[in-house]
Amino acid sequence: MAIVQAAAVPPEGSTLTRVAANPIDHRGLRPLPRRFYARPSLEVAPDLLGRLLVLAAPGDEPLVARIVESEAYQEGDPASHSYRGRTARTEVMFGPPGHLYVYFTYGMHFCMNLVTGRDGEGSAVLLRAAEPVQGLDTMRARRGVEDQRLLCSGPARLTQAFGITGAHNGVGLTDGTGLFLAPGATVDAADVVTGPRVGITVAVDVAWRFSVAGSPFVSRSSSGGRRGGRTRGRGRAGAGRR
DNA sequence: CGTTGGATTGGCT
DNA sequence: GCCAATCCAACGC
Repeated sequence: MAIVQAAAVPPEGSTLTRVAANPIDHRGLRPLPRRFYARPSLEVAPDLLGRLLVLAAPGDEPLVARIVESEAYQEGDPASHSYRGRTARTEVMFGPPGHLYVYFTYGMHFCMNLVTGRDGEGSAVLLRAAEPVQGLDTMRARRGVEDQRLLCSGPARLTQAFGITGAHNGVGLTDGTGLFLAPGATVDAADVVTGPRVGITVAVDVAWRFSVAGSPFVSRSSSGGRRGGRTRGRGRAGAGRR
């Protein structure tokens, strides 16, 4: 499978740049502009719901998935990798918005973030789950499972389905690399569920996780939360968990 | 330089 | 529900 690859900072003329020469406006999928990412992560995270994550490689059917769950991380946030300042690992997170920050965790998984905010600021949004839309065969092959719900429902599952690895760290999302976000359709505020971020041990008091109400593609370890609109939710209904 | 534990997942009890 | 898998960044000495 033709996987695009890039160094921490993709050099000009790299494989990624060459992909740009190939029109990726396949089926009306066009990249959201840089300014979309140049906002606070808390603003970008909910706005990502309903957007399309697209990975288009020349000659192959593009992979498309609708984002249904995200989490915001920002500077001064003890749960953020950027909390302890710039390091080799978090360098991309402190760079210009509109780039991919990929990190390796638990000795076996990759997670992908979209760098947000201003250049020099350490903020990003973690993509936690998406609804597979196109290229399911490729996703199934990479994931080794058939169930559509198990293809992209979880941060590490999502990266695996899309073939995202550390080699993609720093890749640009607005310069025709073949990996980008398309407008899709935004989710109504009343259908956005918020809650505490998953898997962290600090800053558990803030509701910086966002997901699409009722979507069966939201990761399971993230069930709690209330509706964005009004006091509508029943709190917990025993749903979720594994 | 040694230790600790993590923005997870999947398999087993 | 519990825990192993398996690497490495961050931190303490």
